[in-house]
Amino acid sequence: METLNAAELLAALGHESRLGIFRLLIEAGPKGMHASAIGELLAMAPATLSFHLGHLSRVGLIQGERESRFIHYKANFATMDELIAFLTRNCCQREQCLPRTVCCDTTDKRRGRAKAGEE
Amino acid sequence: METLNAAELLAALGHESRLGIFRLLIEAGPKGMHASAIGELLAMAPATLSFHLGHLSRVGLIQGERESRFIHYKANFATMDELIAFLTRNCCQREQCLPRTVCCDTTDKRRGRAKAGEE
DNA sequence: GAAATCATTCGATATTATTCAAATTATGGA
DNA sequence: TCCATAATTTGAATAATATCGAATGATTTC
Repeated sequence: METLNAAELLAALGHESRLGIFRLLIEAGPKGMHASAIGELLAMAPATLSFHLGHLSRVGLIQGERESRFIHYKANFATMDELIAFLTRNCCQREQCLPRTVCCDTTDKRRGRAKAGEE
Repeated sequence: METLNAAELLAALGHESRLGIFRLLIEAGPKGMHASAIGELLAMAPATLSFHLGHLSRVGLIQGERESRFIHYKANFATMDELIAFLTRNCCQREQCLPRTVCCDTTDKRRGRAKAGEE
């Protein structure tokens, strides 16, 4: 991933509403969510929601698929993985950061979801 | 880290110039860099550079310290670590992403810096 | 203290993002 | 076909960001 592309993804997530949408879709997993369900949960006007969904789609962080009258959105895990990989590769300089603490410790944490002492 | 705070950090990095500055400071390691050196490398006008350095400082991604006539900036590794931890915890949903590939594989990659097949 | 250097702040401008009501498109059912 | 529902697009107002020349503040050197 190049810097320009990474900046686009970061900017897309760098807005409270969009980050909220994205987290919701991550929570929802591969089954995704209808746009209206997102809008209701986050109390967003339809037009505003569409604007942000469009932004997230354009950069490839989510994707929507029509399903009868609804549009089903789901997070694009691969894109997010690439972004994290980019940050991990470019955020650290050998021993100056804590790669193991952050990187290899998280799988268990994630599986357990919010153990003691987190956040 | 909360969503609002994470969004702030992501937005700060979600600009090509600022991401470029940050990567440069990561490369520079804990010894950091003078503002003028950054400006020269990235071909930025002093006022523009100050604007972006101010933004990155405000959110805690970098910090500057006066050193005679110069101001020495360095990346704040801890903040970046927290951000990556936030994304890692909130970007994945159990087996749907590739935690090991991204997370535990990168330490070696990082130490080797850009082996074959990367990026 | 004056001049030189490094960096920030100010000010003005240009550009881009955000919001949302209203209109439009798409689909399913009576 | 007509109506209801889901979502997007349009359009227009507002707000936030980005850029950079010029002025200012800080510090060193002569």
